[in-house]
Amino acid sequence: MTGGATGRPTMAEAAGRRLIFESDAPAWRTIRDEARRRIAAGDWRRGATIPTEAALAREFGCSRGTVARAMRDLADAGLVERRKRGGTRVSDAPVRQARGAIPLIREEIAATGAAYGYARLLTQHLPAPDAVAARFRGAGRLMRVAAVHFAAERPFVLEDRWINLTLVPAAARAGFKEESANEWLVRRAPFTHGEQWMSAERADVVEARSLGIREGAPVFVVERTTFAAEEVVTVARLSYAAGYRARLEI
Amino acid sequence: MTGGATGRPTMAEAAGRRLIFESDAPAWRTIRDEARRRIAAGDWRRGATIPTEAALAREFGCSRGTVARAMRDLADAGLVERRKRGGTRVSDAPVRQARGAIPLIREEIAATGAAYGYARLLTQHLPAPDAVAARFRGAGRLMRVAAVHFAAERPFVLEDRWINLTLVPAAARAGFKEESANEWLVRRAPFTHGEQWMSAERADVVEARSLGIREGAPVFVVERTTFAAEEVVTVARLSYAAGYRARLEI
DNA sequence: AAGTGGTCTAGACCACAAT
DNA sequence: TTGTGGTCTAGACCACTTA
Repeated sequence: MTGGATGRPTMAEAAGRRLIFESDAPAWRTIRDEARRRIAAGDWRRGATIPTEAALAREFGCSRGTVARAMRDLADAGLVERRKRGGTRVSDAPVRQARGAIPLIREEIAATGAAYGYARLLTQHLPAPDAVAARFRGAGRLMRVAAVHFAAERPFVLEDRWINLTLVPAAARAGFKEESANEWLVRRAPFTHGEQWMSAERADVVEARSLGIREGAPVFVVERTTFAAEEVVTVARLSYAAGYRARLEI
Repeated sequence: MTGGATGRPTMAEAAGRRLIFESDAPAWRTIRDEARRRIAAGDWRRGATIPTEAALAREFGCSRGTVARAMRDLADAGLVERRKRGGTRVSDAPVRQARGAIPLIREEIAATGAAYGYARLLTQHLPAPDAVAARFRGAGRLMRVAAVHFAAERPFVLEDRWINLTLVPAAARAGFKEESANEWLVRRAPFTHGEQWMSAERADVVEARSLGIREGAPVFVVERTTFAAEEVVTVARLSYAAGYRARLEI
């Protein structure tokens, strides 16, 4: 009577309208996809205001909360913009979001089917160069670990990492001879958020030697900084050998 | 009595517990952040099951739906994994998600403060090479547009794009002399989803000439394919000059 | 069989911004 | 002032999975 888990039949019955909820997908997903379709088809034009949540709830024969869930999803994706009182508009020039997973390097390699290999190059407890130290916002002791990850015995990526020992003192005793710092940190030092920069650069001497490429050859560089609350946990520079591609979904 | 919009005072009162909802943030956000803190602090350990939604709702003095909203957000971020009946576990080796905006190239340049420039190189209506045509999954007519975007009169990115004219016939008459295909498509040809690959490559002859760099120099390449439903709208290859960095948030 | 998260409802109050 | 989305509640049924 009042709508079950899926709510589909009840909605349609209660609304006495044509059944648009025929799929097994949840109602909010169906509504979201229908909204996407209307935007793509031009039924709802760029910059125009679309019907209110209440109106859509009536149209689809569901409750306002279900419509809100669908619209929130579209807003998160940047397809629509919502304002209290102002209603929901189709984004004029939508700033779409791209998303991608950040897997463990070992799993990234395993996913290609290749055998995984790992070799630590060095660990250091020297003071960090200013360029690195600046990013740690005045953290205390730092340590550095450099290592190469192999795919099918060929160098895949060079990992050059600084770790905040004040925040993760156990790292000083980890060694990273068998387990990479990448993996160790993911398991032992959770972070709350981070940022990542990607660029194409000329391989320097170390990168060239580590990856078995010529100096000056293009390398795909990922610089990742992760934070626990407001403190930097680690800064990593990952230099990928030629052929590497990072994927994002839009 | 039954909880207003923010629900904060009511929750605390009703629960008769200490006030943990002191901020102005919505309750679900507060709960989410507290959960993040507990995970980071090790209160909730990797791989362990955390309290059920109902239990957390009791603890925080709110309704189950509010806890669910917070947990859904963490699950979307990959920090926890949820199973019906199995409960919610802290991800063992969480596959974190990185997200980034996909701005218009013009806006990307404007954001740096540099003056924006644009020059169309060519438009073609020749049959696409097999490598490109394959990605269009047997679409009919295609057209190609190549152009350079400038930042402060220096080449910033080379845009080499194929457009599905069957889906977007108006593109054939657009010209793209003043407005870039990038911009035109965003405004006129909405897409439902897409994918993007990023890599570091050696500049070929065209890239070198267009960007004013040496052949073989590293270029940051973005290959973006967008779809309307299941049909490909456009495939673009964006080759960025040295110094370009793409940013993602984690 | 039982307990979990997934979803939905109907109602409510609020903050915000357009009028 | 008014109407919109943002949030919250209390309750419910269901699907899934584990025990």
